[in-house]
Amino acid sequence: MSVYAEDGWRGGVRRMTARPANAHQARLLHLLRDQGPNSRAQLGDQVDLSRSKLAVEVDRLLETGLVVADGLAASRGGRRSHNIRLAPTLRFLGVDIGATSVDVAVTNAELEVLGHLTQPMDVREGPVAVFEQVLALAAKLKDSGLAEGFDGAGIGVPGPVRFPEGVPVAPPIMPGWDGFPVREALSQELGCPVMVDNDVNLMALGEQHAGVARTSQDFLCVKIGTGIGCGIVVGGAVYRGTTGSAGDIGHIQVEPDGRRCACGNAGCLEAYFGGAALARDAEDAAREGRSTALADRLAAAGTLAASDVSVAASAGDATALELIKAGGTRTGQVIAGLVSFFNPGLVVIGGGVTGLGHTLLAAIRTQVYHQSLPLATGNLPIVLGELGPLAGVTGAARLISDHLFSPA
Amino acid sequence: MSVYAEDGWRGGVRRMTARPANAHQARLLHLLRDQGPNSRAQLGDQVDLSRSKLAVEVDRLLETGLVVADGLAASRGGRRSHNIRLAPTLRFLGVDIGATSVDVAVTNAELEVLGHLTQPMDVREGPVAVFEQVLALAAKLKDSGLAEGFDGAGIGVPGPVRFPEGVPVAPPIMPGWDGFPVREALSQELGCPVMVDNDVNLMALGEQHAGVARTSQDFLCVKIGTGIGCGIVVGGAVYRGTTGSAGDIGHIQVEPDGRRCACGNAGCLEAYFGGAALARDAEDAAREGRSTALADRLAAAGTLAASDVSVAASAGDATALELIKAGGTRTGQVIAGLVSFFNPGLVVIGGGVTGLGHTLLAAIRTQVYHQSLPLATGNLPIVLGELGPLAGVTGAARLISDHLFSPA
DNA sequence: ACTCTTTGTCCTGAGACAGGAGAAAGTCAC
DNA sequence: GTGACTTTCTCCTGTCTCAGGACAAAGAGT
Repeated sequence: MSVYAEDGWRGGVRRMTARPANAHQARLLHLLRDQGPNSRAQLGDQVDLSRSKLAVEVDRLLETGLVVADGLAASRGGRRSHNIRLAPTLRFLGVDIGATSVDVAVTNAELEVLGHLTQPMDVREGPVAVFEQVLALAAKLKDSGLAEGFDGAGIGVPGPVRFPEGVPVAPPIMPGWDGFPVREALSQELGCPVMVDNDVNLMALGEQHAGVARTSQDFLCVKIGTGIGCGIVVGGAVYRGTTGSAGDIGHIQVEPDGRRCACGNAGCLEAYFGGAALARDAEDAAREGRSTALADRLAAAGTLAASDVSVAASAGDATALELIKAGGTRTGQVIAGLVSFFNPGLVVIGGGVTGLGHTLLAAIRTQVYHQSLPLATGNLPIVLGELGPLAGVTGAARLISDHLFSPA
Repeated sequence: MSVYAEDGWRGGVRRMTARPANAHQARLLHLLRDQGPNSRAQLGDQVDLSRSKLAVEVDRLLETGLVVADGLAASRGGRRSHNIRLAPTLRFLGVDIGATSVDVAVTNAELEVLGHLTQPMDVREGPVAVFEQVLALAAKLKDSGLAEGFDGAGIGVPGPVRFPEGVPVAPPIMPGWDGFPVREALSQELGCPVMVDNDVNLMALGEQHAGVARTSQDFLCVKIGTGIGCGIVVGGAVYRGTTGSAGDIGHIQVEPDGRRCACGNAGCLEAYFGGAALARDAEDAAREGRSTALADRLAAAGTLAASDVSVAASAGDATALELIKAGGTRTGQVIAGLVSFFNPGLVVIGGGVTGLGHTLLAAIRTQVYHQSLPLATGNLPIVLGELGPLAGVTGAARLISDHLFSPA
């Protein structure tokens, strides 16, 4: 678990030494992050500060090295402006740990993904084994010349997190992680500040930063992967709940006295849909001879995954389509309830199962629009996420940048 | 519709002319409202301002007449302090319009209810008729010497509200109110600022101000009256949703293909519970001879109300108890889903049906604790509201005081 | 009578800040 | 090329905010 112990990364120099000294500077950093390079004049138009005060704060930021002035912009009919931008050497690491895979990416200060690696993995192997892989992937990205080191890292885990401490709590699908000091440990290894959150929340942050939710203040982000979760954004900020388990919708009941669920209850959404349930249903269908396409895949591989259903559906397999539609309807049932309750301005559907695409989306939409009240659905877009596998890592980078770009 | 047009109240002098000039003053007003009289020193301990700056702001507030200094407090071992308090002449009007009744109350600046009147009423009579009653009740309170006039009024209506404009939108149970300019109209009649909100949100505000939710930042307030709604408080503030319909949980589906509901769908919570459903179920039970107690009441009155079930249950009637338990279980089903999703720190149960008391509460608790995940329910109190019929009017007073005690 | 504590007032100096004046560096019309 | 105009950025000055020390007021305790 210490890929970096040897080459001296551990406990190495912290690269980003400065933090904004006040709210004005924090505001400026956020503007530069979200909009890219700006002139002083452009910044001034957005921050409600006098030119003099703005100049002072920009100068101070330049002194810290957090931002740089490089080159002059083209004239717009007068004196040319200086390009103020975030330090081009800043690098954030985004890590998205799923149930069955891990994504790692490097971004610059504007949170553009410069490099991205994915690897199959099983969270149940526990934090030590997973960390080794994460660090190896990070090292590979670093060695490919994308970063000389990291100024901060965000990491998402597939379960509830005690956010202030960055520690998973009672995660059902990753028992070995309970109480493991993720933040502390990763920070030690990387030698930089780290923030930890639920993977679903990070997907919401990612879509908010660079995806479909850019202009939304109140929205839901439903992630359908191995399990099903929901990121909640209220007033532009992620809402995490009292104990960090908000958005845990996989175990909402959709059928009284329905199928047994791994959680011990009956009729949970996850007993009917999600990667795990879908794979199981597909195997059943294959064995019962309801789908030759699925049966062929099963015979070839010995086991089926959600992606097999996706492939079969694309090929027009009726049973596969039916499975997706049924799952979408179940999911739509739950989302309809959430829409009535929360009255969001947008619902984003994402996660691994988005490969199921528009069949799934159509089933969800049908159910929600049919079941929720018109006032709540009247102007409610239900759309697929835009960022795919980059949503999580982008959100992770945004999480840590939000932290570092705030006054200490 | 103008009880006051004659006696010159309409367009009369606005009593509270001043508003806080800055955030510091607003903070001080809120402290004085929530804690009662304070000395300058006590205020200073809570506002992170220097003594000099504090003194300046207090002096300015004294000049405006919003606060007064009356008398000296007992010595605590040194010089005696001046009691700084909100102007004792300030009066707020709180109005809570329910489906079948209206509550009106007068409070002082500390939001203590000085007088309170209730009257049966049917919202479906429309805004004009209801306003007449509200104004008559307000006049009665005024004439009894509790107020010489009102500095502000809050009003709750049983349906979604476009909050910034104070206008009901598409309210299912009060069709005549759609788009009626409640804020504007009441403000004209009373000659003071008015804020309008959903009745459920006001109940949440009331319980937060003076009831069981005093220390909670994130909680749900489920109001079971004629219909069923839910107030959502996030980070201490009421969340109203994108179109003002957040918390509309009465039409969440609890039974796929279940009972038809007035909304056009099937299996809604309100088709199974709430004052209206309960009364109907009780009548059915009476007619079918399942309860002599209820049958007697029905014979006597010709119709049954939820309160009849309450009375029968108190007398030990098994069928009445069963009805309450079944309704509580249904409600618990929905709340369990909301708890998983929202992970609140507290759930408050209130509304007219709280007369059903602990039978109802027990059924809800059983269902929620059984059905939601342990992490979300582990430390989750589910309690009855403390304020009863005063929750709504207290919340209404708080709504307008929050508004008036903020910088203009 | 004396000391100590608490409360409240006054004063001064440091820093935050807005906005005017003007320098720098360009475009554009002629 | 020249002059008029625009845009960007810098510098300066006067105003306002504010913290904290000194001090006055008013009481308790000995």
